[in-house]
Amino acid sequence: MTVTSDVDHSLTAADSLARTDSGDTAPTTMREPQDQGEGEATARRQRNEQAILEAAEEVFARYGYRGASVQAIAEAAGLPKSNVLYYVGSKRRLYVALLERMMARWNAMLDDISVEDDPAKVLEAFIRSKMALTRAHPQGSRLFAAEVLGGAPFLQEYLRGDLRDWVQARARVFEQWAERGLMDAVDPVWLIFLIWSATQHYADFEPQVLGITGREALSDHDHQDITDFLCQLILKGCGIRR
Amino acid sequence: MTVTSDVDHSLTAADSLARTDSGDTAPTTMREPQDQGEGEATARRQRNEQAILEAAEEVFARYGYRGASVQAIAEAAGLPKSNVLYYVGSKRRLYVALLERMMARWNAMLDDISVEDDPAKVLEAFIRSKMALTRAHPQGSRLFAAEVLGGAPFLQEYLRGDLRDWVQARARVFEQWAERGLMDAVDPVWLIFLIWSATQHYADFEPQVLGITGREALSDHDHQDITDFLCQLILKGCGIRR
DNA sequence: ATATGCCTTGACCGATTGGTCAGCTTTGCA
DNA sequence: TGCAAAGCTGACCAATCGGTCAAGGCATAT
Repeated sequence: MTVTSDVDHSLTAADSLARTDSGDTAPTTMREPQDQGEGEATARRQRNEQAILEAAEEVFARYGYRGASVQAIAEAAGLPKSNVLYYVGSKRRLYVALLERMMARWNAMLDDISVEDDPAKVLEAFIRSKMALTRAHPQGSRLFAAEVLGGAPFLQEYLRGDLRDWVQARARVFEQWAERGLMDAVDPVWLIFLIWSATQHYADFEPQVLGITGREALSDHDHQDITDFLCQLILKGCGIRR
Repeated sequence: MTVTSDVDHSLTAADSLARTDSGDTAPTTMREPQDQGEGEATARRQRNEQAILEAAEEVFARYGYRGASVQAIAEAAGLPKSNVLYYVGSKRRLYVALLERMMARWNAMLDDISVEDDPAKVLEAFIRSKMALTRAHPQGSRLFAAEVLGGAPFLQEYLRGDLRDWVQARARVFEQWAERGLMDAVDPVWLIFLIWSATQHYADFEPQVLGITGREALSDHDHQDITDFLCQLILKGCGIRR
């Protein structure tokens, strides 16, 4: 790419999530895999980047932003601390990149609906896709939980913006369904929160779930079982026939 | 120093929660308010202790155990760091005391049930008491969430012990209710997790809830509203007539 | 008043924090 | 083969971490 106007950086975009800080000089740029020059170096770069992201997601999720140390991330990634910082620029930047990746996954799940759709199908698809997301990215789910638990300093804008709009739009459809007698007249926002919390639970509170059920891990069958349970109970609970 | 046996400390019991560590010498115990000598000093002691516990619960909940600093707790409590450590002995001890306080609150909520009880009443009481706990102690709820999110290093024993037994006992009753046709044959453990997650959500994810609903805080009316919603949906969802 | 202990706190400790940098090795293109 | 650029990392920095300690402040019982 020819002379990008702005020094690109970080694994994806710059910290667009964070409010603009006076500081944050770091001009280091990390270009794309260099056209098609499939060098040995670029391969290792990709390997290292992925190792860092994976390690960082785990450490940030477990200890929170403040509690996580670059040293711990570096050790988990099997790299020297200096090398990690060479790749990611700063701890803050790495954290924001991870949040953005997780919100992108989340957004990919948020398709629109209309009043004409079948409530049973829509709600069931909603529950199943949310469960699948939690299953596929438990560390990301925990990272999100830790961020919100800490007051959502980086995500507040997103919560009050895009996500809020999406929820309100869905809520209106739910209300119209209720008017048409397709479901009970429950508060649609509380319903959405119920689904989010129930699905999120199996990632965020995994130690509790495992401790109480006496399992070492949740199998695919367990997950399928839980998903079916949630679909059944919630649909029936808000009076949706299927 | 006059060789006092050992300077007592700690707010309540010692770290009984934590696995016995080779280290952790401090055997201190802080005696009760000293007979009835209601001195001015003991009053301030109580004031300080409460300020510390309150501040610590907030800071630990927000930043997690590692992310929280004694300095931050001290500032929130309006005391010098040295004074905080004089009262609590160590960061670890303070954290454990808070966890124990929260688990005691939790246990106070866990009454036993029998097959003869009315499923509707029991389940509704369960949901309402859990919501009330979350409402009364949101910081404690978040502290618990942060602990579990971090792998529950201090609570694992409790989760695999007392709490597990309690859940299993309830689960058996639920199954018997199902056999008698008093409710659907849903998996009782998943049902308990659903209730826990749905109620916990309004403390742990408060910033998300507020951001999306556009509120500054949840009013008592909101809480009543949510509680009623959960009771209605969950009872109906698992086929309990009321 | 004098003595007795708890209470309070600034100074200080070694360890760890996020981050920088100089200097080295490796890579890819000519 | 040569060479510029990129990758890599040990040494180092100021700041902060949890915790200790000694010196003094203070209330109380004699």
